[in-house]
Amino acid sequence: MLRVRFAPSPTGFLHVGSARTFIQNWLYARHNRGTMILRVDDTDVERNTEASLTSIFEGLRWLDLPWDEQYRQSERLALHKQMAEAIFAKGMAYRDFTPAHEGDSPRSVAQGAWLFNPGVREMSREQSDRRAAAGEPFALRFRVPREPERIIRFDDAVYGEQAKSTADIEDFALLRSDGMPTYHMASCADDADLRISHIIRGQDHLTNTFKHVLIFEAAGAAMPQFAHLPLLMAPDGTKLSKRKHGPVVSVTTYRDAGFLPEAFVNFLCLLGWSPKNDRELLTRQELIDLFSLEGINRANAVVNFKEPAATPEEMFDPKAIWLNAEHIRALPVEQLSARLLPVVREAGFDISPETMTRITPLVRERIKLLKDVLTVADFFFVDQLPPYDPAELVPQKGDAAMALKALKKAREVLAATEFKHDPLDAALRAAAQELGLKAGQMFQPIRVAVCGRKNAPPLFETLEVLGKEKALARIEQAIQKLG
RNA sequence: GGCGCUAUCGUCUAACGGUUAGGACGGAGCCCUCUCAAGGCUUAAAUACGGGUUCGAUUCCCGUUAGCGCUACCA
Repeated sequence: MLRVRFAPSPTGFLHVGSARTFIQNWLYARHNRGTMILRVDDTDVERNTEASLTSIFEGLRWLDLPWDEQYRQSERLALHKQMAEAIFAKGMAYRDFTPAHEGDSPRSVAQGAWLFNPGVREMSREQSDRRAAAGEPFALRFRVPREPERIIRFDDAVYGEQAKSTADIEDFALLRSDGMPTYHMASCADDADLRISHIIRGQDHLTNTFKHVLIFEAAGAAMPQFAHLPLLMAPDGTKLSKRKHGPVVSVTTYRDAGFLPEAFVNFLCLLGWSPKNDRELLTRQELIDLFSLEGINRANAVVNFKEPAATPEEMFDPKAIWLNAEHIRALPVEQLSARLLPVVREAGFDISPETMTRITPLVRERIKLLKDVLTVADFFFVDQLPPYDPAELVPQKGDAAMALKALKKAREVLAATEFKHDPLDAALRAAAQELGLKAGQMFQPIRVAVCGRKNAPPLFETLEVLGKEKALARIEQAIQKLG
């Protein structure tokens, strides 16, 4: 039985990189009819926050990719300690009574690789037991085999055969001096206990994997298959960080900006993975059907957002925007309408579902983000049009007099016409001809009068949805503006 | 510093050792058209560099350079 897990640590919001890892794990599980496990890796009590946990769940819920099992590491500490003790009992770990470094440690790193604190590895078991019994705090460290050195190997599904000498692996901690397991210990203990068959995670763990292989071996656990994913980078080549790159790195930003979760999933999935058949616009089911570890790329991928984050729409990767627009257009009218309605209502407009459904076909091909409905269809939502420049009413190659002539004719014609596409089309074209105007010269003043701006959905459909009463009132107002 | 990983258009990517190096987004242009979109067509744009191996390297090997990761009692 195939089992995969996504193991976020609740130390911040849900990052797009984490979301990508989650998505690819999920797709792999679904593709193989396996089990998707969510495990909260909260062994760092210093940095964990409930707020972070809440926001991570919020992000995951929005993605709408349900998982099958859920665990929290802090509730499984006994297991982690037990496994650490078992490794210690076999003599494959030792107590280190050296006080923990205060603050940052990289200064010592600048000189050369640190492998272990001198002397402590050799401490006799008797002395170690005595000091521990006396209540002296210690960290439990893995005794990495050194003489002779060994080459640790594993086969990564993405990066291939990996090998590293134990001469380059330091005696990493299993248990902290407060008794809490470290990430390596907790993660491996849980992976073993939960019978995780495939560990699919970020490439930042590729070199950590040698330590994990050592732990699995020492614990006598079955070795899972590893698959590391290339990292997601910012356009400046550095890794994505909230502090440096702002809200574009947070999943909820995409949600709030009006992305469809299926489009967002489609986009993230394509970062570092390809179905190799030139297809990019994919439904959730197609993603499940096509996803495979073989399609995962090895080079880091950059999320091509605008660095100084210009307008909200410009700050996202253009491909993400395009995919979103495509997914929006692929949605049946009723479904799109249902997604648009809450956006419109949250903006303070009291629109009925029926009205929204009539408006939807007019905006569907004109919005890239759900929120765009507010700027594209604003004139449907209000009774009174916001002020606009009367000069806008003047058509191409025309003047104010022509606009006035067109509008007066429109007022007369529209009053007598049924507000349906075909009759409106026929009546207004006939009117234009009668006045000796080009169709555009007739339509443009009406469009501006009715929509308050030059760029808008097609005129006849717009009039039909808006209704005779509102349309005539707005034309009347436009005539006043010109007169 | 040590160790590891990576390197194809601006970005995401494709290419049994043999292709005019393909697609997509974005850009430019044209068409369609009541405006805006959508759609259609066209176009510019890449194998980091240097050595090998080979009849032939984007592809295999080595080196250089660059980027990234790990090097915590963080995850």
